[in-house]
Formats: sequence, structure tokens, C-alpha cells
Amino acid sequence: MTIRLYNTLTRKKEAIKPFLDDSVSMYVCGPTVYGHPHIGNARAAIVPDILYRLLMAKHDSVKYIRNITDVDDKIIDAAKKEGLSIDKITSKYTKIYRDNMDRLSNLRPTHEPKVTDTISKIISSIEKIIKNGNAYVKDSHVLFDTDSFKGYGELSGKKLEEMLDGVRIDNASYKKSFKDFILWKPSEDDTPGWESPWGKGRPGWHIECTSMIKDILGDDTTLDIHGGGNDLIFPHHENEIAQGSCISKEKYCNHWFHNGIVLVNKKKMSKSLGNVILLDDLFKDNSTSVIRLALLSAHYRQPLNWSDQTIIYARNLYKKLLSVISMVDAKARPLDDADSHTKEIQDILSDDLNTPEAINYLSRLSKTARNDFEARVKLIHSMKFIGLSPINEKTVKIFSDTEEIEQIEALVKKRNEYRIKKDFKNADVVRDKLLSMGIELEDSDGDTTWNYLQD
RNA sequence: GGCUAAGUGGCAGAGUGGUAAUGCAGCGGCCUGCAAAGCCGUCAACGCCGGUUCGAUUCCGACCUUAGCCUCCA
Repeated sequence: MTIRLYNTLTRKKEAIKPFLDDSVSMYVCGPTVYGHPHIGNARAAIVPDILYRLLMAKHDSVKYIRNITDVDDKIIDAAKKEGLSIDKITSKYTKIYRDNMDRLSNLRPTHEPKVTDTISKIISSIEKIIKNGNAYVKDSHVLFDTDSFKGYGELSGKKLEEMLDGVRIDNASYKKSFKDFILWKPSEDDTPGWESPWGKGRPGWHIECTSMIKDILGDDTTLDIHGGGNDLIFPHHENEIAQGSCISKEKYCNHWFHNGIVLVNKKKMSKSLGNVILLDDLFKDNSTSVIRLALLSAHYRQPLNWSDQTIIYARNLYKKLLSVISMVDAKARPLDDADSHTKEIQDILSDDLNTPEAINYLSRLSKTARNDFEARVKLIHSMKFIGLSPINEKTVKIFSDTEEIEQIEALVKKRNEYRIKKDFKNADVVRDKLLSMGIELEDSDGDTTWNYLQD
């Protein structure tokens, strides 16, 4: 089944048709590294990660680019606040970001460019735009001349002149039109800057993404897929199309996809509302598969309303999935023929990344899997396909600790001895003791199984 | 104010011109020393108003509501 994905540009689901024969390129707007990642950042990484896994299953070669923005005014502020140099701040939070994304089972992108490594390409891109007559220099700033680009507003559907009323816009003196945006701006001595034809300065927001794409793919290539949070549609992606189209003979990008934002109490997370949920905090109480499952529970284009329920549902569901997979199953089966076992889930996901339906599928599969080894193998591979661990993380961690296992099994045995003697009081004491050790028991068919408590 | 998206049972979400999948939760039962799990069964929904139609949740129009964007944002 071919992958069909909603295209923001055409407002339709469309098949992905790569510009090059069987090599697909995807660019996703990555983080600005100045603070701890929150669940919104996680969603913005997990959604393209699912797409990346699907693309890899269907195409010989996939270029997956996700940038690291390490030049930005917010970083400068954070550096001041934390009393660290800008380098320290960006390397610290880059590391944390990568670590957090790894923990959530996101595959690493094939390319992870930094803005600071792309400055010369940014400068040459800007020069090209100026040369083509689509940008102008004023007071040490370089500005994109939006009136010179006829397609402006196509992605977001905005006609800027018509939405002026009710909005106050400070038209900076160096702008010809309020719509124009900055490609390059001057830097003071104490802010990061690079020498350029327009003096010491740094790139404006927007140009870095375009430059990194062109740097990796080449100027006259069309990017196949570009993604990001839907709060980036305007102005960021709109501006990227404008400037990118002025650099190249080819269309800038064919397929745009945008994930919905995460809401907390039906409101967008924001520092001012104090409702930002950091991954670091979630990691304390939840396994990473549970967090991932929670973030995949709503369709990617819908807003995801985060509540206590969200994580509780995910936890219950994950527990149920794990309960039908024995450790032996999970360890025994190699991933060799994973593809044949994941056809169903791939087909489900191929329809615009329908992760809720994929999760339903796992849930249905777990029913038959209980008494069906093949279904269990399918379940394991399907879970792995969307990045869920088929083994309880704690179990994996302690699996090699035979001493602890012997101790647990001795207690289980002891409890069953009490049970045979109908001494349920003492049996319950032992069960409580195991519970306090984080062990959960289940009696079924005369057999007692134990498991580490999830989370 | 403008733009975009969306409104289906408690939640997540399919779907169709002839009254609506599935999963989770709930409820009832079986099982069980208890608990848990499992199994069986079950309740419950198409924002509002018009129009087209034999008939609309599905098509058209108005309205209402929600969220996002228009300022940094994933």
C-alpha cells in the first residue's frame, strides 16, 4: 500500500511521490536548544519518526533531516539567565534533547545539521536571493521582499492585507512592507555574530531551515516532505517557501505535513500558564513506551489533550499488551522477517499515519495472541514497528539478576504453600511483601505468575 | 477582525444517501480463598437550523462552539 499523507498545501490526502526515483527526502523542524524538552517537542519528533519508519519500509533510501537551532535570541536570554556561555547552553540542551528523544525510541535522523555549522551556506543563500531581486539591504539588515514573490500566502491561505484590521503591527523602519521578514540582522559585540557582506551579524529566523535543506540536497532539488508543528505554518513555513523558491529553479517542497499541538487542560502549553509538561518529569513515573503510546493515542493532525487520563489509559493498554507476551517470546524471535509480520500495521499507518487505529489493532491482536503464537509474534513485531518495547523495561534491566529472581521465586513458592494449607492470612502477607518489592502476582489455572509492576 | 482546522457515545476514533465499525472505560455475569487477569454479555453518539431528496449523520447554505495562527513557539 502506498503511503498517503495529508498535504497542508493542497488540503488533501495525497500519495507521496519522490522527486528522485527511490530516494525520499524529509525535513522536520527541530528544536531550538535552550531548555528541557516538553511533550510538545516529543510529539513533534514522534510523528515524523513514525513516518520515517514507514518510509524506510517502502523505499530504498530515506534522507531524514532534523535541524538543531543553536542560534536564537531565546538562547542568548537563557545563557544570561543560567550564567553559562552560549556554547555551553546549546551543547547541554542538545545533549538532553537527543537523550530524551532516544529514550522515547525515536530513530536518529540521517542528518542533524546545526545552524552554526551552516552559516556560510546561509550567507550564500541570502546573496542568491538578493541577486535575484527578492531581498534588499537596509540599515545592516537584509530583508525578504514579500511583494516580489507572487505565491506568498499559498500555504497558510492568508491574505495579509485583509487581516490588518484589529491587529497592531509595528512596522520597523527598515522594512519596506510589514510583511517583509528578516534574513540577516546585525549583532552587537556581546551577541553571537559572523562576518558577512552586510557586516557582523546573524541569520534571522526562517532562513536557516531553507539553507540546511539546500545544503544537504542541493539548490535545484525539490524536497519531498517537510513537516513540523502546525503553529509553524505561518509565518515560518510560508516564509521558507518564499525564500526557498527564490533560490532554486525547482519547487521548494511537494508535501507539507503538520502535527497538531498538545493541549493541557484544553489550552496550549505555555510558560505563562505554567502548564508545560517536561519529559524529564514524565520519565520519573512512566516507562518511555507508555509515554510514547500516550502521544500516539490521538491522530497526529488533531490536538492532543493531555490529562491524567491520557497517561493512565496508555499505562493500562501497555500493560495489557505486555501481559500476553512472555519474556521467552520477546527474546526468542529475531527481527529477520519483521516485514511480513508488520504488513497490517503498515497498511493502517499508510493511511495518513492513523496511529489510533494502529493502537486499536494492537489491542485486538492481543486478544487472539493470548492463545496463538503466530499472533504473538505479529504483536511483538508490530509493537516494535511503532517503537514500543515488547518487554517491560524493568524486567529487562533486572533480568540478569538471578539472585533477585531466586529470592522472588522462593517467596512465591512460600505463598503457594500457605495457600495449599488454606492459610490465606499468611499468603496475603507474602503477597504484600512482594508488592512492596514491586512485584505483582497473578494466580490463574493453578499457576502463579509474577511480574514487575509497570512504572 | 481575518485565516486554518475541527465538531460522531465518558474518551480515542472508523464509516455510509437508507439511523453508525473498532479499541479503552462503564455496567452485568462466569471464574476465583481474596485480588488481578481472562472469558461471555451489555448500555450508550452523528453541534444547531434550514434546503435538496422517497430518505441525510453522510450533499448544499447559514449559525453556534472549540482549538490554533496572525507576536516567540513543536
